[in-house]
Amino acid sequence: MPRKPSYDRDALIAQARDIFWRQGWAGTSLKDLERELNLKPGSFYAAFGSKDALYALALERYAQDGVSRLTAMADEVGPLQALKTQPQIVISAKEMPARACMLAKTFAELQAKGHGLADKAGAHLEEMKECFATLFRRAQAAGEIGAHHDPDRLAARYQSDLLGLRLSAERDDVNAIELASDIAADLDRL
Amino acid sequence: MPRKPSYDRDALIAQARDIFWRQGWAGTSLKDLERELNLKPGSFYAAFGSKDALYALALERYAQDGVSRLTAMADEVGPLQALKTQPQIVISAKEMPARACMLAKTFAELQAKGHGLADKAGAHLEEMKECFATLFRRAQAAGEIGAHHDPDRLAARYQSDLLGLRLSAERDDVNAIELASDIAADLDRL
DNA sequence: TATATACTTGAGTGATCACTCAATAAAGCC
DNA sequence: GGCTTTATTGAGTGATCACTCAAGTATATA
Repeated sequence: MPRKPSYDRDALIAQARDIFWRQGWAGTSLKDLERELNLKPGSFYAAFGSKDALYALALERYAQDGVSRLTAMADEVGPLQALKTQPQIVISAKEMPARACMLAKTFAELQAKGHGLADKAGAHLEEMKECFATLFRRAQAAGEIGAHHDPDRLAARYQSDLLGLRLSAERDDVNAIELASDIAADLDRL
Repeated sequence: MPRKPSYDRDALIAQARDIFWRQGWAGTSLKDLERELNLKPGSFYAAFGSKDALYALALERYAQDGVSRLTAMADEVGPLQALKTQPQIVISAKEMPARACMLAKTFAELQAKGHGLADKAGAHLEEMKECFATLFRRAQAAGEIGAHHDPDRLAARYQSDLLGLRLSAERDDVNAIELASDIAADLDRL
């Protein structure tokens, strides 16, 4: 009896993620979303409930994709090589809506106001950090990295470096490729 | 014949800087500013012209203070020691409105929209980077750092590390003190 | 084909946005 | 004290914000 929606919900979430990623939370109006997603207000609210709810879905999608891409690469080339390759990957993709991390941008924009989305972004950042820590642990188990290092501390530093790199890569006056290779080179000294 | 304003313009700019720094551009409304600065709309616009004009003044003040504090410290303890101390300074100040860099936050928030304030923030970031480069050059001249390093490249990496650190320091799950000392420790290996 | 059940549409909601301006108050100079 | 000049005030501007909802439309089942 029912009628099927004419849109692909998953595709809309991915599209919304790209818009939010580029423009931020306050920088994206409902008008923007309605225009880009080709959705009238009624359909939008029927599908997602609110701007914040869609933003939360976009954040989740972003974080899931990030973790799964990294772990897939680690399974292919090994944990250390994956960590060394990641910096150049995150800055090179020309098709990406922004170089800076969406989780970091969301956290920075909304944390001061106590917005719930900042907490969600922070939790996803923590997941990512744990993902890095797991790779460092696997690299240690494989003998690629000295066992005397604290993998959680390495992960925190590595994530911080990546966040700095990705923000710097948005600038015209920074050579992001040099920066990425310097970060990767540090991993060889562990 | 004229009447003097009842407020201290410089103090108002500093106060506005703190609010913008914490809440961002879109996150700060005229109502917020009027309430915190204790200024009615008419006085506000007579004094500053627009929200963006005040934001630009706040950015300038922020950047000037940053450069002068760092160079003052370098004159006191030497360039390398200043660079090594800076990380713990930027995360430790409890009286600061935010740990993350205001220039970075502004740039990240407004760059995608092509807002002029993003360009200003980017220019100030470049000034800061040049300030770091000068200190690295002075450290090399003093024999504190190997002469084979490119000071501009060191500065770019150092600034990126600081931006990552300061963003990470806003999070509850990151040990910013460890992070800061790890960044400082890297400078000893140059 | 008839009907039930959703999806689609777009004008419209009150709230808030950055900002304006005419009226009023206060200070310096005569 | 009177006059000039500027600061202060706060109600009000149109625009945009996120969001609503009743009416219309399309589709899967019976």
